[in-house]
Amino acid sequence: MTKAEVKFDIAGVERETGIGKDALRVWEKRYGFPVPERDEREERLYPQEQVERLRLIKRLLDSGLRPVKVVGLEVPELNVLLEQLQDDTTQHGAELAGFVDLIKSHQGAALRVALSRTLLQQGMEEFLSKTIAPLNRLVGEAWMRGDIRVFEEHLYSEQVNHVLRNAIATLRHPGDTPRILMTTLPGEEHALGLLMAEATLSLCGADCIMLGVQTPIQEIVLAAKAHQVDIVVLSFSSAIPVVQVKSGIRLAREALPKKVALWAGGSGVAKLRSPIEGVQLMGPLSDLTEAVAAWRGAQIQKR
Amino acid sequence: MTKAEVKFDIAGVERETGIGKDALRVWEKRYGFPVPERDEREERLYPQEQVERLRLIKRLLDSGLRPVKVVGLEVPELNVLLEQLQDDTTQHGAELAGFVDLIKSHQGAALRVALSRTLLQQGMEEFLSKTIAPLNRLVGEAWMRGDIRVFEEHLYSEQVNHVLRNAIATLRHPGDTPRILMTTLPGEEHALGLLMAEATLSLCGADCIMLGVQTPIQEIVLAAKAHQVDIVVLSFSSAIPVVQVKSGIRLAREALPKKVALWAGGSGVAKLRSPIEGVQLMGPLSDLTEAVAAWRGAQIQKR
DNA sequence: TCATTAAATTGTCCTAGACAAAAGTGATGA
DNA sequence: TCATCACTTTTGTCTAGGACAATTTAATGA
Repeated sequence: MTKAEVKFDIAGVERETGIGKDALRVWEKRYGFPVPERDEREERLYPQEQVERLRLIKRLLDSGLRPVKVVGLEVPELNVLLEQLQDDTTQHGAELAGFVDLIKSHQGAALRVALSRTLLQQGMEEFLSKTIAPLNRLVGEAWMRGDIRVFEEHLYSEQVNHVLRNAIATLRHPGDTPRILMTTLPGEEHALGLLMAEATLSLCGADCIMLGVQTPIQEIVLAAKAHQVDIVVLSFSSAIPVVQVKSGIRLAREALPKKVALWAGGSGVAKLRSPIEGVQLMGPLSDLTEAVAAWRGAQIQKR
Repeated sequence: MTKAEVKFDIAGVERETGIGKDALRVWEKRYGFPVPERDEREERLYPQEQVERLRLIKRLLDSGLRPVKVVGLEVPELNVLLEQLQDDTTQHGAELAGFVDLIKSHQGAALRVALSRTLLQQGMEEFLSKTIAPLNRLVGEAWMRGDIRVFEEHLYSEQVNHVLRNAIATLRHPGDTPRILMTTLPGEEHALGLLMAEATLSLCGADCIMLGVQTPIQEIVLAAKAHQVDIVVLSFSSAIPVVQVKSGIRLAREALPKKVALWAGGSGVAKLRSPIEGVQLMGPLSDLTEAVAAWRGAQIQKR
């Protein structure tokens, strides 16, 4: 019984690893890896182990290393580099470590219960800034190192998702001001940052209209008009390339009417060097609270 | 004040419309549309109205028309074709029409309340089959026609998501059998079908482990092992190309150990002609209930 | 009318080359 | 020693034009 090797075509590798087809082809020429097999049509066929190796490479690239130093390294060498990322994250609050343990032992239900309890203990604001935000970073870094697997990270976001949605449901303010439209641009599929922002804004008494992820720009414009929102909030995770963040924000700003404010937040905007005309860039979640206060102040002035 | 036109590069158009870069370039040559401007580097720059026109074209293609008949048509002609899709969907239960009205008038909160009430009236099983499933189809078709905008569809799925998650939380069966891992493959980002499946399976007393969307195949294998699941359930929406569904299911089946069952469901698998060795293809949600019963029967046999 | 075969359609893959943005390097001066 | 500026390298993504299998449509014959 010959076990048929699992092989991916170039499109499959792009989906599985997040590395573009063009990059895969040009790496092959420049660094000599990956070197896929070819089918009878001379098309690339990547065996499983090369895909796995590409995933390790992707992690190192995402954590700041340059392709010339990592593409082409063998798996053991890659693992050495990955372990070097271990250092700074080890010490942290004991509570956070507890959550991480739950994630690694795959106790989804227990994790959810623990998160809910912490939320009630700390209150939403502290919960987001002292627990969820650092935990996200912790999980993200552990994932980079390969310490937490993708499926474990998926399980984690499911639970956070659940706890946050539940809480948000109890503090909605329909009809209140400001009216805020919340979504991400096409290409950005991480919903967690958006959810955290919604929780913060709902806490301030804002009326949040959540559109979910990946709304085309033109649709954002239409939705902003239909719901007569005062503000559009876009969330960017650090997974998305900086150039995409910049051009995306610019396009959105140009497409939206001037009277609608545009706020951009998330770890993806932290990487932006220069400010963008007519767009408010948010750092930590507390910026949102301040921005709402400022917006309300400006409204009173206008009258 | 010259209003700077919003222009997209080819990657931006791919993200916004879902049409691949290769297709965009080859359409330009074959059908004479789109004909983007060029920047100083001779790179394509698509003005807003061409992107909008491409979105209309994409809708028609998704509903079965062929490129030679629609790419290259002007907006008015496209709209004529879109209106021809109107016919069959108009008559439907009055309750469903009520939901659609709520969507179109952007009353998210009211929609959620109405859905929750219907869920309590009908019970989960009937709610899913008689309300949510047809409503999904109705919304999908209306979206195809341009009758419901993308942002309205996003708002709708947010509300359904919310109602279903809420309900599922109350009927979890941790520790029960069978243990089922639920996710979608990379490329499939629609979570609604997955959520409906989770609701159905939880109702049967199965222990569902929800991984969210887009889990790489290797990660699915690891998660299946870590959680010692009996079954892996993959969901495919109709938005995903058939070839991707087929190769995805095949790869997953080959990568998973034989003792783990693989079930594939959703409107995406309905388009598959031939069965796939070792994989159970699901039609309506009720198939899941039956499959669980069959699985339990087989377990008893084994002892 | 239905099945079978030939022709047209269509998305995705291929190679090979080019270039701007970003990152690294080194020299200069405070 | 450290910051600043100019120069070089790196790197992802774009370009063009060609090819082909898979699917659909059209044409043929029973």
